Amino acid sequence: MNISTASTMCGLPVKTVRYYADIGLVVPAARSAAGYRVYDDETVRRLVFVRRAREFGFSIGECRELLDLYADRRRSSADVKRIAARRLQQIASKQRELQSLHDELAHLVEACSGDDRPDCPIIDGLGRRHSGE
Amino acid sequence: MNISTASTMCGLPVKTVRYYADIGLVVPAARSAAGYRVYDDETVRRLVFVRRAREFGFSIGECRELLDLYADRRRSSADVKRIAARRLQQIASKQRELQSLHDELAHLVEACSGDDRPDCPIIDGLGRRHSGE
DNA sequence: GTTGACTCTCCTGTTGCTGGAAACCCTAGG
DNA sequence: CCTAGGGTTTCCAGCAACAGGAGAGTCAAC
Repeated sequence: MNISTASTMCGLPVKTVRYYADIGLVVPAARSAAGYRVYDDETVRRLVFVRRAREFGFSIGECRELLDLYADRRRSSADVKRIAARRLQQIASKQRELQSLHDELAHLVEACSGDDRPDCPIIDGLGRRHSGE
Repeated sequence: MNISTASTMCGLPVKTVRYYADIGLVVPAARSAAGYRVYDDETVRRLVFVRRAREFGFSIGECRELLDLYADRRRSSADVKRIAARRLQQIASKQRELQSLHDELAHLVEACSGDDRPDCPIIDGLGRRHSGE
């Protein structure tokens, strides 16, 4: 199948599929006589796999690792788990960061009257060197 | 004062201060005869303001807006509040996204035995077209 | 045979910087 | 006065992970 069919099947934009081929992440099964990228069910499966991994926030590099493990019949699930656990840590860390950000900003927003006067705790809060206080 | 002093005072790398000058976000108060960027207390305050706003995740464009309001004596706090509230929405939305991501990935990681056998719910979960089920 | 859709490669732009190269400037020491 | 060292300038490349568009080739249908 051609790239647009593969694109539809895997749920990724054509541009992205082409990009993944360029960087050697998911290489098409073949090239037609005219140079068209040709995909088969297996390569489409790999594209879906990458799409899902990307949705989870895995980097392209991690996708490469996971893809290797995906294809490796002799893999140990521990290797996969390690990568996933690492990502889980990143997510948790980002969550904590967002939480304190949210709290602090919400605090400022609540303190702001939001009328036509210039006095504004948000502006003041941003102007201050340190965060809350 | 020269750029490195301003950099130290505002807590931003020299490169970043220079970048902000280039894009016209925080322009130095003057240039010396030799072409050196010259900063004063006011421009340093603006740099601090931007640093704080960036820490809150405001984009450069939003920083520009906020900086205008910061300098505008006739601003209405409602304008500031609107921008901050929008950003707060984005944060909350990102939090929800991360939460479901975290839950789903944690679910997979928990289900994975993490030993030397190849069977792996994580790999299986990534290979499946849709998320949970 | 000609239209129209599809595909190719290559280049640029995105966001917010960061690093490096080559050249200038400035000050302190000898 | 000269030199060595820092600091400063500009410009150019690159990061992640693509997206948009130009210009040219290809393919199937009518």
